[in-house]
Amino acid sequence: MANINITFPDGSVKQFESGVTPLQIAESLSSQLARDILAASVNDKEWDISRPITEDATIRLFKWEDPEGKHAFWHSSAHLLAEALQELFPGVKFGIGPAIENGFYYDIDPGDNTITSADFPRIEKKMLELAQQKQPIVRADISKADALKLFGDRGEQYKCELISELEDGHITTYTQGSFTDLCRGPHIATTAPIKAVKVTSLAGAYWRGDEKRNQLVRVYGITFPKKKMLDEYLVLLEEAKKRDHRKLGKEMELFAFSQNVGAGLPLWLPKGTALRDRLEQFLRKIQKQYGYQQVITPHIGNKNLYVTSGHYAKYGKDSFQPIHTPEEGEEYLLKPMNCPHHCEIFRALPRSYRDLPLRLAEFGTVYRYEQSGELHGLTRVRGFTQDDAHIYCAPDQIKGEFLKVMDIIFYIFKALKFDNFEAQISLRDPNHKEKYIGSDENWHLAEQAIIDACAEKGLKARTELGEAAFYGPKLDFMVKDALGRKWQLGTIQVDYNLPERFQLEYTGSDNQKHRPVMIHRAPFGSMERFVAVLLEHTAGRFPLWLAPEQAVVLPISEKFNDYAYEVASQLNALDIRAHVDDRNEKIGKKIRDNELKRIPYMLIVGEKEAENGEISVRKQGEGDKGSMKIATFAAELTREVNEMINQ
RNA sequence: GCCAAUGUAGCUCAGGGGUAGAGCACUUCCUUGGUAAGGAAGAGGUCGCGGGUUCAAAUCCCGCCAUCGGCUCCA
Repeated sequence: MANINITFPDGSVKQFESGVTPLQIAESLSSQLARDILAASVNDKEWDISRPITEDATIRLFKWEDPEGKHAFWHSSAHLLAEALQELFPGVKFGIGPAIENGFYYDIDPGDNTITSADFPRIEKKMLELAQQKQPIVRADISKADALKLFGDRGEQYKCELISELEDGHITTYTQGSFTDLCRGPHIATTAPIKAVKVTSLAGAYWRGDEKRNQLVRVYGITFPKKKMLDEYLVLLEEAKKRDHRKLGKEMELFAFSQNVGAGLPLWLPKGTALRDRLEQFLRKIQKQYGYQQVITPHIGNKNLYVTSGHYAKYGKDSFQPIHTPEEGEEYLLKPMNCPHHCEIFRALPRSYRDLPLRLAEFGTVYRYEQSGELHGLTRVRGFTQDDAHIYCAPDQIKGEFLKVMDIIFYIFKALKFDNFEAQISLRDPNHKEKYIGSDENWHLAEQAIIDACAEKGLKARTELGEAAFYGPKLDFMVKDALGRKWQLGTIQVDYNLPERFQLEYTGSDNQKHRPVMIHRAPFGSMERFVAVLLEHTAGRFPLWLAPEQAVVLPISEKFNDYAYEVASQLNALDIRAHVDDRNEKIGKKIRDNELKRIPYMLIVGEKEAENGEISVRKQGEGDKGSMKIATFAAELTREVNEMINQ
């Protein structure tokens, strides 16, 4: 048999007999690798590890640690789930069943069956039982006619629909045990590595995401090659639940919702408001340094404003409906965004190139009618405040402005310890330029400005074509929180559309009229979302400079309450947020309660401290730090705060 | 908006066709204590809202609202 050359990622080349599989190649390298390998790529094409290779190829082998490995593992698990469902619920019809970021799902039409979360344990049991049969997962090429016949005979209408859209000669199926699925692959070699199974949830999903079509049941699950990994995953889920900002917000008395006020309309409680104020002050200060000017605009605007901006045509029907006045025919809308108002501020005065860049900032509260099913805590609401600003500048100033906004964003991430973040540059789809507004030249200029700005900052940004808004390219920041979950925070967008629609002009040095470019930017996104992310990231343990209460004074007994109040008032006079826990409880109880309330410093005062004008300092989560003078502690705390926000 | 689940005290939750339960929190009293839960007593609920079935509904049925998990959407 002929030999073929296999090239490995390190560049080394080995000869194998034609028809060798990635699994056999792995076996030739090490038996450990052969056990761990889950998927492969051959000449950059996804490849089953049991699929023969018949020509010279560059190969990569993927293990669980590789995204490609997990993907194949979970994709095969989706098939396993389908096989289990087929056995437990005869008559179910299958839609699609892909791997997702954390696990996989399968969309099924349950037919006459009803599946509820009570069925999860037996589905899991069946999946494990099938996995332990170590069934090989076998790939087969099949003609379109045969595929239609195969799935048609079983009444698999959804599969047939998919097949009918596929090109003949490129159709494959995968079979394990009694289950055969239309599938592109790749898959793991057998079901054997699937050692731990969890069916996680059940949801409705439309066939092909189209609400006019059948609603299927989507069964979500996750699997692991080791039982221990599942346990760790479940612990992580528990941890995430504990950090849920909705729970923490309630516990820490930051915000609340009321049915009487309305769904998705947060009420900021005093402690939450104070927190938000501190965040606003923090941003205001840095923005002032960067030449922003604060403005204030009304919460409503004449409907015509949004007709001009184009938002009414696009979102009017799905928005809060117009407010009618006693005056006939007069209509106002709740402000869904600040930009049109800021454009009117630009227009309020004649503008010269000397005024540019003009940076208008507003903590602007906007209202959007989000669908009821979409509301979620503080991250998706119907009324929220953007840390908004619009920069009006000349096209050749875009890059400089991007660099400045990036500075602000990095400063914020650093002060709040978001060390782990990613950036995405969204450009237009070069093949469908007609979908975008603005000249070729301007787009090119703006896109290049963003790319250059990122390069200059040494920011490794992912570039996505076709992800730009119709009005301009953008740069988004994603932070990863303490549990590794991604959140989108911070966005910078170029806009050619609104300056056009509002006929914005400035006089250039050539004494001609020119159209400015507009940049939208919001480092936090919105105050609501940012507080939510901050809560989940810190599990409620805010950085000292933000904490609603920085210190609590704990008198050992009621005899020292007076001294405790004296300590608190001295600290308050130095702008330190401190109060007294004067409850008639033992010190151990007070410490426990205040630890659980995540107050950064506990100041214990009794006879010794009262005599010496001292306090006994205990740091949350760290324990006793010894006693010191009140002034010493205050200076230390103030220094700690300044270090964080002044860096 | 759609599908599924849930809604009982401030919080976490049990119960369930015959006058409502626990723990924590809260109030009062005893205790006055030195680094993660001292003791006792008390108060607190139209069981999400509206309708229906029933001698009787928190419990069963229907509708609505909200929350939660998804889907769709996200200026």
